[in-house]
Amino acid sequence: MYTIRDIARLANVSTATVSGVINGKKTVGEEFKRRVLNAMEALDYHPDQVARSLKVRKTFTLGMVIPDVTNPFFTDVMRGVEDEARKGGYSVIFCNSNEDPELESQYLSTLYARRVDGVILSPAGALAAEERLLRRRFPLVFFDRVPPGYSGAGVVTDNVGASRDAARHLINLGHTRIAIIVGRLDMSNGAERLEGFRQELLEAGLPLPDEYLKRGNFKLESGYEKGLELMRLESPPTAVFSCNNKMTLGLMRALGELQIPCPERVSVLGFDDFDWTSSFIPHLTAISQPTYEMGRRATEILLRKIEHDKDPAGMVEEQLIVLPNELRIRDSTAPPYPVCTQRA
Amino acid sequence: MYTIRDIARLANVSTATVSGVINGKKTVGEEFKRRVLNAMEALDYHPDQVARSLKVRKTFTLGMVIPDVTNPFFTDVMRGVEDEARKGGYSVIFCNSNEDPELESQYLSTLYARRVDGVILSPAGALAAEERLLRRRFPLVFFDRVPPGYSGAGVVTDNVGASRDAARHLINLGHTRIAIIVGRLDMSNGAERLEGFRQELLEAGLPLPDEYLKRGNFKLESGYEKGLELMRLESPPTAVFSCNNKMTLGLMRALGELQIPCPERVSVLGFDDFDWTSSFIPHLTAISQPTYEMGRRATEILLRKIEHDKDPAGMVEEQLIVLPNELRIRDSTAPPYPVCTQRA
DNA sequence: GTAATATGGTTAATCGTTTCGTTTGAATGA
DNA sequence: TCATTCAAACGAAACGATTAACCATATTAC
Repeated sequence: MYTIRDIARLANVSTATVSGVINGKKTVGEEFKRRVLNAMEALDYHPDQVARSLKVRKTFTLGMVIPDVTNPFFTDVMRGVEDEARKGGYSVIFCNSNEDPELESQYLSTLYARRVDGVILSPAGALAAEERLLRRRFPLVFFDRVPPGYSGAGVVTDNVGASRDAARHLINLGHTRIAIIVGRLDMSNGAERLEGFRQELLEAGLPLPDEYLKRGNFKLESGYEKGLELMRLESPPTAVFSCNNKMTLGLMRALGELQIPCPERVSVLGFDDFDWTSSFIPHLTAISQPTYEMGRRATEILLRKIEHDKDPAGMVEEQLIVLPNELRIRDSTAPPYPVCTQRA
Repeated sequence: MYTIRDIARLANVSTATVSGVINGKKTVGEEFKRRVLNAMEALDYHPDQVARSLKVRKTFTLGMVIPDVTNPFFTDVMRGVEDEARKGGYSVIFCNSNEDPELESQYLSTLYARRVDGVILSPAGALAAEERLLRRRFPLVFFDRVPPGYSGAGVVTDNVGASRDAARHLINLGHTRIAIIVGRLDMSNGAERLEGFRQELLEAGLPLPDEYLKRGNFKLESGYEKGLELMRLESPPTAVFSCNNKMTLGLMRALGELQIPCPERVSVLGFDDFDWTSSFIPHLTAISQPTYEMGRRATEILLRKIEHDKDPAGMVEEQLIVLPNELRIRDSTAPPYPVCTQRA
């Protein structure tokens, strides 16, 4: 493993000169530059970024903490983050908190200890750990969800609007017995999705009885369980709105097991669109979020925060960006089946 | 941002003592330890891992390069890698090469420059970049696929065996016109899946005509296109074996568009199982790979390589580990429909 | 009583860069 | 001709940790 000194010796120049040509900073003469480049080539030299980071107090590394890598929503966001980060010369350390606040907090600590330049975060819990970072004025950008009461940089989508669209679509189809499987309500996204849904039902004068409001946790199993519970009610809903993709999958599995055809007997509308929805039957009606763009924007903001960090103006980008969603109507929603409605 | 010297000063001890209590190395007296801990607490001090890395020549960071983050196969492997890495105190920098050898090579360079302690890799191209690393005796473990002619550490699955199982299953159902959509043949996994399939057909005395052998590239679009091509043949196959999950999704989409019911008119068997297969119709018959375990094992081996790196015995783990797969029979495969077979 | 040995602490060099301040030597000006 | 300027290269001090080499004091062995 060669060092800058080896190069300097071989090229018969000082280390400062070598550093100069590596970073293209100082003006260094043609002759010297050539000698240095030759030496680097000869020894297959790659500057040690660790040493460099220590000196310049910058690692060109970002941290990203997400609650679930196996959720395509998050991997799509990851792509956006990675692409944008790479453009800026940054690498990304990904951490999977598995919706566990404890683990998330641990990850944030190690990211901080590793002196990443900033963190992109979809939090799994109340912001104990995040608060510590924020207090240190550490560059942090939230995405997808923010803790209640949080005001600061972040990129989310219009959950309320999208949920209203979803509810309206079901109402317009003629449904009156509409259930919802919500996610974690202690996070903005979960709460807002319920909020929008509720508003729309209220405006339409439709009830939302307690037994039609099921609390899941964004995981597949909860969608499955709540789905079973819903469809086993003596008066089951004719439409179900599921608040994220994993729970939708659980719901579909429940319907399959109970042999309840969708959309004939029950309409399903899910938050989050994904690749495979149009490969299987039924093709899901879903709310599509701009995932890649969300990752890209969050990174963009983070990098700007990092850059402006040094300049005293600072605090440029502390607002929350809200991106629009889109309702994609496909085959899993249909008018309620009259016979079925009377059943009971 | 406080340094070890600040702590030393505040606690009225030397930096060596502080370092001692941080790392639990040296024996340091109760009184001193208390003072140090208090000082650390008071200043909310977090040792700088960058400086530490420079000194101890170890970053406790791994690199992982995968061809496609949006493929659940890889994200499941990621979970295994991350869990195992965390257990050992390592963080992971994830890179998405997008099946692009150029990008992969670039990522490997920056990982090397950042002095990660080792890399886990599912290669996207012939091993130009990897070779350079290997020559430097850099700890490297492959998974899922290895370049042709590679002999070294890696974890793969029994592709030949699984493909034989797949083919046999279709043959036993009575199919004689069986097509295959293969992936990249320049990688071990793609080549072996074709190989096993071919062997089994050969033993059963069945032909594999050229028009039933379609070359995809592991991406959804290729599965879609090849699927359309296959089913538009004047004599279409009655069963299709698709060599990875994304292509299977493409194939299913093609069938949906052509309104060809599965499994009534065509059986589909795919490599790679994933969560959602059992949430939609048809429930896919698929080969399930031990993804999480693959990630775990690969990391285990890598960490062992890293540890043993220093000791001169070295070269402990250079063999390829082959994990077994499992054929999960569900609803997308069935005996060929006689009428359909005669059609043409 | 003195040497040997723990025990528990300090000092200072070091890891591989960057960068500030300085030196060198050639070019310019009066 | 001799000061003055300027570009280009150099030397050495950081960055924040670890750790080898040392040193003081107390305990033990004989």
